[in-house]
Amino acid sequence: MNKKMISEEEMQIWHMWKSSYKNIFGRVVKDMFGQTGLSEGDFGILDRLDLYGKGKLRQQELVDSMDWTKSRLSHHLTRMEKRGLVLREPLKTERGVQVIITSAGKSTLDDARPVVSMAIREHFLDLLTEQDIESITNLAERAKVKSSSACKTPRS
Amino acid sequence: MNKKMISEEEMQIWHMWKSSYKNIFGRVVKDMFGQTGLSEGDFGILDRLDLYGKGKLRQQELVDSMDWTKSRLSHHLTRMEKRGLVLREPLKTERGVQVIITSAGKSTLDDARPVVSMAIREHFLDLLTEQDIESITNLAERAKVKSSSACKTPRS
DNA sequence: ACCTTGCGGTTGACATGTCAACGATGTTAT
DNA sequence: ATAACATCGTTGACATGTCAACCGCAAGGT
Repeated sequence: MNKKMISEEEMQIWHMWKSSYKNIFGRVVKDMFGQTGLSEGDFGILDRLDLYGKGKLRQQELVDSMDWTKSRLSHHLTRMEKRGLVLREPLKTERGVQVIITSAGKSTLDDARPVVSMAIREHFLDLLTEQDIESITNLAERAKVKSSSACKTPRS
Repeated sequence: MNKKMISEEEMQIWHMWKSSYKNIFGRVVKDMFGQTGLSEGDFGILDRLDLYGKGKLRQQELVDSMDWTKSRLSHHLTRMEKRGLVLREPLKTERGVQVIITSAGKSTLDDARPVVSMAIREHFLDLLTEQDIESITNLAERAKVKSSSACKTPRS
């Protein structure tokens, strides 16, 4: 265990990393919202409905794939329903709720795809070297949720 | 101009990058909030008051250094004032407002520093290779706000 | 049958952020 | 002086997130 406070240089790495993310992510989101009116959450939901479910998914499936809480999703769907992007109907065969993309939602999504694509290329991919991509891939692996390690360790 | 949609692999890079950030950043914030009750914004404000201003700064200076809107800062300070972390008083010599850290705020900050330090080391720095640090540094440079380029380009 | 438990989803209260409008106070031009 | 404008900050309305409590319904155990 290293209990020393981190150095000024190490703190700088942290700040650089945070601000890179905020700058780049902010630009992508701004382009998307500005040109289509969709937030990142909106897009994520519509995208999954369209690709994984051919237009419809159970609410729980969305919760799992988005890694959101059910509460957050429920609130968000209520707002999206009000805007006419999706609708909800109870499942007949089992308990649960189907979320269905509306035609308005589908056409907004189709408009958004190229916008998102361009934004990610322009604000993110175009900035990356091969080495950066390697680093991103490796870090993502190391930063993954580690469900096992805590359990493997015997409770001392 | 590359107008092609981005590939599946490129989209994966984007998703990996986003989830790394969210995982790591979420862990750091959770540690800090759990052990000290401070949010990232709280810490940023108290840190600047303490380091840059020896306990006090003008609100506008905070706006500039945090890169927040004045509205966001105003709302946030109102909440922090209610919690007894800071207080505000109008400047006498010129217009504007002084934000002053309270003793409660200062001691909470002092408690938080080692917690933040440890969390950044454990959840972030310990995951990085030398190459990652290089990539982070380079990307941060490329992702910086580019105020000049738009002005240098003659309006077509 | 009855009770408990767990799952799927909703709700309300509250924290956090954004945006546009406002107000008060300085600066500048005429 | 006064009109126009910029600066500094507040406010209210609303979007987004989090948390804990709740409700309806299923599945099991007794």
